[in-house]
Amino acid sequence: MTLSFAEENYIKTIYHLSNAGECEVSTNAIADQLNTKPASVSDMIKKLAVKQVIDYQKYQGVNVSEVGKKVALQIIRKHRLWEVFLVEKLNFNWDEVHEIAEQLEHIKSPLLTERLDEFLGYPKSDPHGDPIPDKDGNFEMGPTIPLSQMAVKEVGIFVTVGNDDPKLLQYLDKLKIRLGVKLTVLDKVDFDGSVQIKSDNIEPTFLSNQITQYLMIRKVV
Amino acid sequence: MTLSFAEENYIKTIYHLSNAGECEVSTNAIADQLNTKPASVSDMIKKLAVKQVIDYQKYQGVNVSEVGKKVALQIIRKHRLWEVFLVEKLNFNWDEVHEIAEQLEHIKSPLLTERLDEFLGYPKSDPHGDPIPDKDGNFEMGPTIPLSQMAVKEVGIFVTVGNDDPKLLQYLDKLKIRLGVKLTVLDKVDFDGSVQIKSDNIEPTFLSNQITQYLMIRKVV
DNA sequence: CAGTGACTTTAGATAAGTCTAAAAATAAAT
DNA sequence: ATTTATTTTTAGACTTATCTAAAGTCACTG
Repeated sequence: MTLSFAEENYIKTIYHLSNAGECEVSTNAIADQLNTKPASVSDMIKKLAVKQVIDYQKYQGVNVSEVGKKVALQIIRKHRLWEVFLVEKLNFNWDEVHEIAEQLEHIKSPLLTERLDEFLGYPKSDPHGDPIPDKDGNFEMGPTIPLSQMAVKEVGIFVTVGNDDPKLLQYLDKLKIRLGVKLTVLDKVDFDGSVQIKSDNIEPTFLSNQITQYLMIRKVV
Repeated sequence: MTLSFAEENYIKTIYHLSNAGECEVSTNAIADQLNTKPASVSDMIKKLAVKQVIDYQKYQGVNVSEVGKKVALQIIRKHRLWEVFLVEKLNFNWDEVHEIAEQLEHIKSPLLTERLDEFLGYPKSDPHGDPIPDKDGNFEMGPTIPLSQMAVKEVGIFVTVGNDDPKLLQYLDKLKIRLGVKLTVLDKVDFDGSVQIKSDNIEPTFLSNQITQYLMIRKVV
């Protein structure tokens, strides 16, 4: 089965929006994500349903099929491996790599992907902390919660940024909030979801819900 | 100016067929090279002429413009850098890299290209001996002649394969004819252009004109 | 120097991916 | 439960890149 770049992007987006196949995705949500119009999404969805990479019933939303899930995971694998390459080997900053990886993820050569994986030493996660599926599409990732949902005095490791927007990433850089740092919740404003945190190398700082919703934490007991 | 993959491939092909802008290229030649039909070439040529990347007069053949030449050299630069990456870093064989580089050459990120160049140590030539243009499109390559045009007893260094066909490359591998080897012409059959050569590590061997026309040699005095 | 043959261009069609505008279906609210 | 609002789908159109078939141009040859 040959898939165009556009088709691959739709499958990947549906996979992400469905939370890895957990729930149905709306036409509008896909259009938003891909910066296209709902009408275009309806058209493409029909094509992808014929190719059996998604499950679809008119007006009932879509989800990736078993096959589509595998396709999505391969694209995500390539995306994240290239991100590791760009940061580790070519000295890019973590906020610069997403755009380029969006292009590189469509390069078609299974051998290239495997060799790249080997060259990089089989990394388990990308520069944003997202797990890299292995060549069979398997990956593991301990349970995480957004920083916004942690309670006061709880401690956890910051393991993933749930958003690749360069502006967010640069801001985290500025605050020295890096992947792997141990954060302690000092205070919490229930009204707006903002949180005051501290860490070994970090002065106590307030973060708005706009940010804390994307900072995924693995709790430390 | 944004160029599609298809447009980039046409420009690159015209650049190559025109011998780096030396001569006019025919519609049929382009169609042959790109595995498309002459009618499609006519269509695309019109588009590229409007974009000023080629010089074109109806029925008179085409050539790259000054701008087009720069575009072509950037694509060729990327192609050859990626080939070096694949061979040097990912352990691909020289006959496996062309196809993949055909995809990678279209990745759009000037910074990526410069970082890759740096990572590879600013290589001067790709795995087939073809020179890699620098970021301004400049490259140098001593004068070379095809092995088929060398005289008996002449000696030269094999510096470039003028054809990326995996079958040819694998055959050269088998004969241990590698880039950089010093070849001596032992005998020559003017009738069919075949040549008998020897080298330090190579038994005297006959090569047909099908092959010797592609083996570019830098003469040794 | 006219005619044949090769090459090139146009004309019209197709497929992919997108759009706007309008119609249909679902969901929400009174 | 009927109206209203939102979402989704269809219908028709546009762009890019391709094709086949036909017409136009060039060049060689007799």
